[in-house]
Amino acid sequence: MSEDRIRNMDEFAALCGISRPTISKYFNNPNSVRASTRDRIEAALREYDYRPNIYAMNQNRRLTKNIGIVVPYLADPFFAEIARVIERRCIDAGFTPTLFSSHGEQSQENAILDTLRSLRPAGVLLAPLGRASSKKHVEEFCRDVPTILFDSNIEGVGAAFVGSDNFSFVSQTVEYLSRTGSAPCFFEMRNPANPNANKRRDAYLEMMRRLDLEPHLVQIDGNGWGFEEIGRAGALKVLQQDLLPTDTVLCSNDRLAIGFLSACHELGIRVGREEGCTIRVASHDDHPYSRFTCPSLTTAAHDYEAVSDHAVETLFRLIDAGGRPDKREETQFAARLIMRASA
Amino acid sequence: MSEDRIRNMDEFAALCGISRPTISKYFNNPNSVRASTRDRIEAALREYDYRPNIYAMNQNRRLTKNIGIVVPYLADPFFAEIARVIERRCIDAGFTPTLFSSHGEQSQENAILDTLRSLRPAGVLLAPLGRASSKKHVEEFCRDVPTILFDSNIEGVGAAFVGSDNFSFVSQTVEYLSRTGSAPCFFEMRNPANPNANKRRDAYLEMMRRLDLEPHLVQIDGNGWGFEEIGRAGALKVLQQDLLPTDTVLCSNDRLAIGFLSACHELGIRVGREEGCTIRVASHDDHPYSRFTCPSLTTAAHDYEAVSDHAVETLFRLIDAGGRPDKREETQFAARLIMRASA
DNA sequence: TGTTATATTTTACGCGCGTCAAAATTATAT
DNA sequence: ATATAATTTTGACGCGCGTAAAATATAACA
Repeated sequence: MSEDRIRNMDEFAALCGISRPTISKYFNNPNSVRASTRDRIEAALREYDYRPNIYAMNQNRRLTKNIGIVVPYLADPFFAEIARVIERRCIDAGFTPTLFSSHGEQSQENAILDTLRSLRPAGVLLAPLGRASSKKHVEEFCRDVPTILFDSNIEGVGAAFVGSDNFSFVSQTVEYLSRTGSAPCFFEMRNPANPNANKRRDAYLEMMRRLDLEPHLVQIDGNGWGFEEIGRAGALKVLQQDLLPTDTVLCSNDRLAIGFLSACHELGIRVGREEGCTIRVASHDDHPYSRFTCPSLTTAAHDYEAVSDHAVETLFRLIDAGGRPDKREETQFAARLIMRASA
Repeated sequence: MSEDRIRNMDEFAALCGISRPTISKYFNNPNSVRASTRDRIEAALREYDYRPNIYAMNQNRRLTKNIGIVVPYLADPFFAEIARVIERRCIDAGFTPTLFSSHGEQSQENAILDTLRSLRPAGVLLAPLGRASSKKHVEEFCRDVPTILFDSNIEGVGAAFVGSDNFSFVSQTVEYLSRTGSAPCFFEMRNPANPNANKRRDAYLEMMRRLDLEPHLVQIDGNGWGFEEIGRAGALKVLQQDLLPTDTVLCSNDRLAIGFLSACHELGIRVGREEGCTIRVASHDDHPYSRFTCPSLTTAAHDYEAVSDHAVETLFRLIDAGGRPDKREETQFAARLIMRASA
């Protein structure tokens, strides 16, 4: 191991006995050079730990190897988890992912997109804020940067959308609940931040219609991304004032349900399907904590893997195609019902 | 608004009627140019939305304006939350933070540090994996890059450490629990990943000694960062085999406690200080979900703000001082006891 | 008004690498 | 062995900006 550090690609090329342009080619795509050449470079790489200067590299490349990952709210373990999987895939494909969280604020989302634009990424995987997004800002961004939307869709924006099929989520929970007990009411925020919430409400209404059951929406107040607290406060109010039309509650998402369960416990209301329980609660998302709630939460699970994989694959294809999609595709994956103790 | 986009600083300088080096100076530090000059630049900036090329900028700057934030496990909302606060502070100070998660794996932590090194950041805020960190790797990194350790300490590594005072956490919970009921046993992982866990165990033993009470360690098996599941499995075993030496349990951290509460519910054991409850559970961290557990969790809270602020401030001072600290400081903030329903 | 300290302009060079074209070399096929 | 294709080398230029030194302009002050 030679002790004097290598300052640039010229020096490294000299040590390899290979010309600099070839080294440059190698770093751009190791498979673009002859196998024997590749071996020599990689041998030298092991001996002298040289890494090309990223800034100089990216300065003149038409496209960097960066990929931006943007989620609306990283303190939600659901997004943390999906970001982790996506990150892994990007690294394995030779890209450099960078993770951003909008923290539930439009100004942040806009700032992130501006920053990303100047990073000139090869592509971006964006889970937008939804209702709180500046559609115009996102739209303009997507015109300049190859972008795949995931989790929540914005009609016509981005090269593709990959997410979950909200109807599949709700139809399974509604069917299960009404088959095994009384039909559920639907517990949700009156003005949800996330557009999936609206789709879920519609799916609930549609399913109840199909089953010829009377729908009941229980809509609670609250703004922002503190869903647990919103759910808890809403549930306290609804339960104390005895406004619940049925003894079965289907929450729009798990975080609301976590708050709902918390309120039930506080009021001494037993939840579950065992005898002695007066209420059943189910929900959607399979939030990482949903199996640790008391009781554990019956829910409809995202196919994390499928969504992550397909989003990443779609982005890679888009990048390979030079950033221009043939046409905008929307892919939605079905849910998997997970029966636990709460319903 | 002129429609032809500005390609570089030369063009922008021409439009401003100001020389390029002055523009460069402005972007490096807006306060380093005369107020009248600054106004002219900012007026032009509003008219033509020019942004300097980051790659070209960083290529020759001795120091970039980047700050790396590394956390061990982003799916833990505790870290997501602290990262959010730190991020905000960095942006406000004119830096560009980048967030990384080691996802509980040493190989990832090492890879992140390597990546960070080549980003040549002005400074790094690192919450290391702890026991799972490669001390050598981290040490070498800290020699090259101004780094503040936070959350968990590695003796002698980095320019400073900012965290919470584990003794303050445990002393308050132990004192409270033994004053208001029977003395607690200490529920923890046998081989905790996080070094704070060891400090907490020591603090528990020391506090019990001071209060002249007999300590009981309840150590459970499990590896990795899935603390809730580890806590749940451990609690099930302990409770079913009736191995609990007291009716008061102090968990090493909230995530274990969440698992513990889940197990209690599953076994029909009522937790809390109300009558009819057979067990009390308390914990440490004030995890974002601890107020939504059933029952809500009595815990000792980190001073998030203080830790974040002080870590960031320390880093900024370090950067101003050219990266060389006078001497390594360790700062630890006291906990605040939060009494809820579980104990 | 002259003097001094501070800011800005001019000029010029360099950073580390991408990329291109033409020439030289190597590998593969016939 | 020869023709052909694929790869590498050589040499050169440019990217967009940092930065240094010297010349000039501006502001502050006596």
